[in-house]
Amino acid sequence: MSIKYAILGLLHYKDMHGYRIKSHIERNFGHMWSINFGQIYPNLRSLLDEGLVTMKAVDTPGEKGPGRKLYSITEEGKQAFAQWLAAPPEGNTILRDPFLMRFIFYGFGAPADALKAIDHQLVVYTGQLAQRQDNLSRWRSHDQYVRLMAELGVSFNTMVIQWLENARAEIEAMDRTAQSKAADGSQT
Amino acid sequence: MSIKYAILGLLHYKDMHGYRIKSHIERNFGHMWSINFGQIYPNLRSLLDEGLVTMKAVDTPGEKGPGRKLYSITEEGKQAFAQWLAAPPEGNTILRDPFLMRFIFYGFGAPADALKAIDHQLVVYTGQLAQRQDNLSRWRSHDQYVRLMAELGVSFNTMVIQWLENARAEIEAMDRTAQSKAADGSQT
DNA sequence: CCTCTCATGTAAGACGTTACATGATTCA
DNA sequence: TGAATCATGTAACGTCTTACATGAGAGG
Repeated sequence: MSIKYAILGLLHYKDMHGYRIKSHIERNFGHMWSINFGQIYPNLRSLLDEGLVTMKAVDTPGEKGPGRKLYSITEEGKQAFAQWLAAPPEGNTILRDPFLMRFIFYGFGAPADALKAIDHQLVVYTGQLAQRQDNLSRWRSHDQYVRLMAELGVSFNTMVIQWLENARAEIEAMDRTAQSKAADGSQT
Repeated sequence: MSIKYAILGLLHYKDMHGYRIKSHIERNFGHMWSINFGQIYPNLRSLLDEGLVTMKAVDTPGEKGPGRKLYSITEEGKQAFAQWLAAPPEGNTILRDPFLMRFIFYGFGAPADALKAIDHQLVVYTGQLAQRQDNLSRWRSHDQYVRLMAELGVSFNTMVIQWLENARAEIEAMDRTAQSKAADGSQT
């Protein structure tokens, strides 16, 4: 449901068409949320039906593909958005992630598999961190809230990387201890 | 889909019935994932159909409610679980959170509303941090991976609280500057 | 010529949440 | 007596993802 309001929020900046909304979200917040056409077009449709946006077909013959449909926010849309914004956000953050889901159970597998998965996550998060830091510098002088949000992204990645490195070291140490104990046992 | 494997993972520790699985997940990982009966019972059913678990009805007359159904993991279940565990986890973490979704757009509302929301989040995260620290101390000597996961929970909350406090201070400062500028303007 | 990007949209299915229905026991 | 906890399950609904269908222009 909040995707509707996210669209209304973006339309405060300027009029946009569906495709632009998606690439805008991906470019700016894509590291935090994902969105797809299956959500955007039906939502735009229902926003239109509810009178929260208006649409104007723009047929520029020189352009590629089908004619764009420019959406603008209406007064009612702004009101509905303001109401949503002032309302207390319900529900809290949950870190739902396929890696973390597996992580809990790595004790049932070989430590080597766990280390491999951790290394892979390190590559992913390191790359993402670079991208987020880049984004942050682009937004230096922009909207305060958008910048703060970008800072959260950087903090999050930094924190996770630290945690992964520490976990890696701990698991390796534990593995070595287990191996030397096994060697001890076979010696006596 | 991963809930199935989470159930198989838990059944490695001991045989459990549906209700216990839910309370176990809530107690131990509930701050990270939520689960409900609408997911557990159908998943147990399909695990049973696939032969990954077996079920034994336990009718203890002295107990309350309907007879429990104890589920055990089978050899095939263990194999399927091991395969899942060794497979590379696809998809990456996304922080999807109603508060953060609103946060980006707080620039369109009154700073006072933003501060109120931040204060509320601070209360929530502070309470959660205490709970997570408590959990962590309970798991001190337990499974290494479960403990590391708990440490991630604590790190996450600590990081978010720091970020919220910083954001709060920045927004207040910006608000004061804007107000004094407005006062300046009315003076001249 | 073939692939990529731009641009719109639909349909099917996987996944998740909420609410409901049932029923016994324990505790205030 | 009434609420809470234990215990099972289903149905309806909502959301999210994936895949498909269409089509034009740009660039290698």
